Amino acid sequence: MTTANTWTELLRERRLRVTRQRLAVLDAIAEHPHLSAEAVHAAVVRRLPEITVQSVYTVLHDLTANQLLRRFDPPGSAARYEARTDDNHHHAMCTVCGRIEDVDCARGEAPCLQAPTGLGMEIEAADVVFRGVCRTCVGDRSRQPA
Amino acid sequence: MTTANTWTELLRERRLRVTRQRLAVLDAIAEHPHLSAEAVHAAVVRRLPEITVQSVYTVLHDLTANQLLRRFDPPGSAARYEARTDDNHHHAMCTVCGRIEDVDCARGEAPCLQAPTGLGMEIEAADVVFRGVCRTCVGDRSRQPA
DNA sequence: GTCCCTGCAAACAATTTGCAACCCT
DNA sequence: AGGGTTGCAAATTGTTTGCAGGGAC
Repeated sequence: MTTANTWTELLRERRLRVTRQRLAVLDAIAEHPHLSAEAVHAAVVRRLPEITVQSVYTVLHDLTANQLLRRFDPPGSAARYEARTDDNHHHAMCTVCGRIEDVDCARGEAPCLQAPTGLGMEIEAADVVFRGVCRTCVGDRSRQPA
Repeated sequence: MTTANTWTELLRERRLRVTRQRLAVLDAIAEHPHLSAEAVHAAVVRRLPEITVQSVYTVLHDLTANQLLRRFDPPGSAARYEARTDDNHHHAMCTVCGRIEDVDCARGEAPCLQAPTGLGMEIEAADVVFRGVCRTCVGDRSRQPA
């Protein structure tokens, strides 16, 4: 795993201990972005059979709080996690099968939208979720979210 | 309640029966937008002491499915409901106190952002949530979500 | 009178919390 | 050795589901 060294460095930078569990979670999410907590656990138990779902939740929480992961909440389903924390990209979700794709921000700044003014609120960021139907699901609306 | 007649008409248009519970839920949300299901129940029990939280959930689900209400999921907290279904406005959320404000869409169309192309997905709409800190919470970060 | 809707209870899913044992440093 | 982390269990929150009685039409 060529990314292991990078994860180790990043963990050390944040004064976090380098554990097998954290490395496995980071590897799984780097390989398959947009995994839910359950899906992360399913991907990780193959290497660490003793890891529990609760530990995955703890790891995800700690790594998110330390900016190594980014969490986002698709409408109506469980939270997803990804390793791209450096940019301000957004997401597109297929309302039929639940698949999620990254959408690069056209303007490249955060927030990439015109930050609304006169709100009585200082805006720090904007989360954007596009909803639609992906090509595989067009013409086959009987599918269930995967 | 001057809106009662309007609600009655809208319910009849959708072939939905006009019940005290539905009118009370609609009134509560029209008066206080962005209520959660629990908050709707708390607001409604004052007039209908016998209503249960589960009935509120059912009413919210049915009215949302029939376009009388709009549901949206703020990141990390319970679903909220509002009566503005006619336009494509967005939301701004204070990350300190949890308060939510409407943000009118600058372009007035849905989706108001440049719909991304070449995605392998046909985009139908865009949900935008701005995150920030409202004026009352600036300088008092110790507050908890209300 | 018919059938949709409500009330009630139970189940369910996603996530958080408390504590002792463990292992990274 | 010491304290941050994990494993395990239980509790919590938000929401959905199944069914019998009741109210809208």
